[in-house]
Order: sequence, then structure tokens, then C-alpha cells
Amino acid sequence: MDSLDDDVRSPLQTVDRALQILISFSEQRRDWGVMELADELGIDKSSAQRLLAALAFRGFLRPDPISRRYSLGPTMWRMAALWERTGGLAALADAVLERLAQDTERTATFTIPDGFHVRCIAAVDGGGGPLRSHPLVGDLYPAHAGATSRAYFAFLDRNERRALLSGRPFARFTDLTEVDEAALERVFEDTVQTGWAFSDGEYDAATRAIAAPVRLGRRPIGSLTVVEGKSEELPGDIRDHVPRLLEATEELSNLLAHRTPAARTRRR
Amino acid sequence: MDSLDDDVRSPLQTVDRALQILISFSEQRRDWGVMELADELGIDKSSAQRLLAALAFRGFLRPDPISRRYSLGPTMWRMAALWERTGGLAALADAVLERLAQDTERTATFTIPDGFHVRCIAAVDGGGGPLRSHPLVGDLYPAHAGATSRAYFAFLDRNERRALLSGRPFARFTDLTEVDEAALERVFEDTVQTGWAFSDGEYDAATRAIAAPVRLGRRPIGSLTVVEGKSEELPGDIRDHVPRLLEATEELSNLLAHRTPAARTRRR
DNA sequence: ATTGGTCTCTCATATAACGGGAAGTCGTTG
DNA sequence: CAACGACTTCCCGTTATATGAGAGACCAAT
Repeated sequence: MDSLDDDVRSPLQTVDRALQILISFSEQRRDWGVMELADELGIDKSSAQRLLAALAFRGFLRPDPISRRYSLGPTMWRMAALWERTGGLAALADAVLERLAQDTERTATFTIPDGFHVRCIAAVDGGGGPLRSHPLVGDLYPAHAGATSRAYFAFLDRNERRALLSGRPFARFTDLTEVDEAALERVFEDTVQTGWAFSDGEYDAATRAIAAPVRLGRRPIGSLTVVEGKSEELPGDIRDHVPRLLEATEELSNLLAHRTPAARTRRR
Repeated sequence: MDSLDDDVRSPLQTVDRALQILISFSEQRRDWGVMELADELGIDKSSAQRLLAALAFRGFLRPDPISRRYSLGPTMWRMAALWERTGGLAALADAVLERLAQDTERTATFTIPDGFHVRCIAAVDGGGGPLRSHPLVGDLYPAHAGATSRAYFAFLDRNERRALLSGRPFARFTDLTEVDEAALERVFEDTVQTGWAFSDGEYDAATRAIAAPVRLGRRPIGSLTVVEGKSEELPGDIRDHVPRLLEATEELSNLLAHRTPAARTRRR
């Protein structure tokens, strides 16, 4: 028997159906007809029609008058813009970073792609000492140097990565910066094998870092990094914290996918 | 008596309330408590609680267990990303561009900001002839040269514009490119006065264009451009089409704000 | 014209949402 | 530490609301 009844059910059936409709859009399914949707959700044509109309009424869907099909609408755009401007992603990541920083006693950051760089959008200082975490949020890191960016770019499809990086001049930041395209590609492939990235002064000679990708499905959407200044005298090798880092990326990936593992509404 | 009953009402009350909740988030209101929302929408606390829970159930909202307040959730992020990747904005603009291009017999484009450039995300050829519209979509135009970018940047708050552009080196593309920061600022201010921008070979010596901002509320979010090659022998001065251009920006702005003027579901 | 496939609308029925109220939580104040 | 107040969560009977079937309208093919 499936334990569907208990907790796992929306308190508002009709609303839930409407939201399912929104969620049912994807890169493959960019629009729905009434009938299609009706038997996708197993409801009557009437209901499907009403639900679509209700969503379109507020602009979440856009009815195409000629094809009689519904696609995502302008309100979806406003919500998307709002999510961006209010730093929704950073807010989501904060809780995860907080714990990661505490557990590792180092600085933890969350970065997302921005062209052929990655950009730090959230950072939490490890309790350790007065670190230089001030200018971390907003910083850009180039694709070819450092663990942070590698943990994102390595997990892209090779084609997608080539499209972004191929033929681009790679600046040398330190003696250890890899600037040969072929060699770089091998580094990326190795990183996919191990599942995480390590850098000891590739980009910034004074820092060391481990990083791993945050994913939605298979697709990487950013990376988490644990970073330390080499001058700091910290206990252990930073690589000892890889398991914890991978836990954190897993956790954040789940949050983004809304596979609520930590949800269970706190019941004593 | 208010004519609220007839057409202007969602077919699904409960769903509509849920959607209103989503819409009620803004840069100012990033989270809601149950009670607050209840008397904002004029509904019972019970109902508010259920609605919020239903939205959170699918991840559209994220309940903060400690503050007991709801903010936008991870599903909102997925929807936002989907909107981006499926080119929702471009799709919205297409219909408007189509008509604008036909009416003006020139090429019409829609551009949105990207750092200190604007990027063309949709373009429609004027029926005229075999234009060079192929590489238009994806093209970047710098903030300081050409009507297209000026029609966006001019309408930003001065502070916001300064933050992006101040101190940046301005490349000279043609004899007419303005590269002095102070002079440029004056050009921006003039543009705000007239409400539209004109360029005759500022960025590309071979083209002439008029452009006007697309807005959400007061804020510019992009621009529409009508462009012609100087070598083409087209009837009239391109500036004759400014009224039509302004109509089109108005139209697109309304679409984005979902002030459905053209909605009325086509009833013979 | 005729047909098959959708979409739209109406209407009676049953179901799902509603609001009042009680019980449970948390934070504050005396 | 106790008692209050503010808020949230849960429960339950009532009623308003969403539902599905079916008829009519619409469009695109044959």
C-alpha cells in the first residue's frame, strides 16, 4: 500500500492542480492544449479549461488565440525578475553555507555561472578568524583557473563548454595556472572523474580551495567552495573536508529541486 | 454599480487567491506571515494558512521554520530559469515586432540590458528586401553608442547609470560616436526629454535607427528599435515612424505588465 | 458539405474550501 | 518563573464552490 494519504498531500486540491500545470512546463513542453493537459493530469476537459483560464487570468500563462494553446506568460517573467532582484538563490544557499563554514572552520561560498566566468553570490565566513571575505560576494572567477569555476565548468557537456571557452585567451594568474586548452580539457575530465576540484594557488597564489558542483538533475547550475588562506594556520588538510562539502552540495541540490529532505515540519 | 461580475473574474476563486499571493510579493515585501496576508487579501486566517501551505507544498513558497514566514521558493527559481531558457520574452515581443516591421517596412528589434551593453533577443525583418538581419539576435551594443542602447540607458535613474558606466572607457566606432562622459550624460538627458532616440551612424556608419524604451512601471527593461541600412532606398524619413514606434513600445509594455488591452477573447 | 477533433459554456450534483473556534507555540512582560 | 498576548496550526459542520457530463460552437481537413 502506498502511504500517499498522510502528510504528502496539498491542503488545497484545486490550487495544487493549478501549480502542477505550471510545473509541467519544461524545455520540451513549452505549451499545452486543453485536451492534452486534461489527460496528462487525469481530469475532465472542463476542469482543465478552467484551470488554464484561471492561470491566464493573472498572466501566469499566455493563451495563443490562433493555436488555442497556452504557454508561460508575462507574470512568470515578473516573478522571475523578482526572484533575481531579491537574491532568492543566495537566500536559499545561506543556511547551507552557514553550516558548511562552521563545520569546516573555513569560508564557504556559492557561485553561479556568468558568461565564461562564475560569480560568487553568497559567502559565509568560517568562525576561524578575521578572513578577507568582505569582497567575496560579486567576485568573478575565470573558467580556466581555480577550483570554484572548475567545479562548474567541468560538469557541463563538453560541447557546451567548448562553445563558451574554445579559442579564448587564457590569462596566467600564477605559475600554476593552466593556460593550454588541450591540457585544460584533460583537467576538466579528471575533475568529472573525482567529482570535486582542488586548487592550491592556481588563481590566487595565497589561497587553497576545494569545490564541487551543485546540480539540478544532471545539469550543473553552480558550485560550492571551501576556501582557506595559506597563511592561516588551520587544523588538518582542507581536503579532509571533501565529504562534508559533497554533503552540502547534495543538500543544496535537493533544496533547489524541492526534494524536501529537511522539510518534515518539525514535530517534536 | 461596478461592472466586476461579467468578464473580469477568475473562473477559479481559490486558484486566483493563490496566484494573487504570488503576485503580492515585491522588492519591498519579500515575505509574508499568515495573519498579514489574511487581512491583506481580506480572507480568514485559516484560508491564508491553507493557501500558503499549498503554495509551499509545490515549492513556490519557502516557509522559514523559525520566523514562521513565507518567501519565494525554489520552484520559483526553476520557473524563472525555464522562462529564460525557453526565450519567453522574445516570444512575447515577436508579435509586436512583426507588426512594427510591416508597418514601417524596416527591421524591428527588441533588446534587453546585459551588463553595460544591451543585447538583441528578437528581430523581425521588414518586408522590404533581403536585409542583413541574420546576425541581429544575440548581438551586443555598447551603452554609449547608437539609438538602441541609448533608449534603454537614458531612462535609468542617473545613479544607476553612473554605477554602470562611470569611468569606463568609451570606444569610438565612427566619427559620430560620443566618447566624452559629460557630453554623453547630456545626450541621455535630452533623450529622456524627447522620449525616443535617434542615431545616424553613431555605432555602425551604414545604418540609421530610431528607438524607444519598453518599461515596467517607470523602470526601463529594454528597448524597441526600427533600423534601416543607409544604402537602402526606402520611402520617407525613418523618423516619420516615431509615433508607430511609441505605439509599439506602449503595447509591449502593456503586455509585460499584463494590462491585457488586446486580450478580450475574440468574440465575433 | 460533411466529418472529426477541439474548445467553450451551462447546469445540477457532490465535493472541497470556508470560517469559527480550540489547542498549541513562541516571545515578551511583570 | 509564571502568565499573558500574538500568532500559527488544526479540527469540524456548513455552505459555497469546483466538478464532470453533455450540448453547442468553432476550426481544419477530407
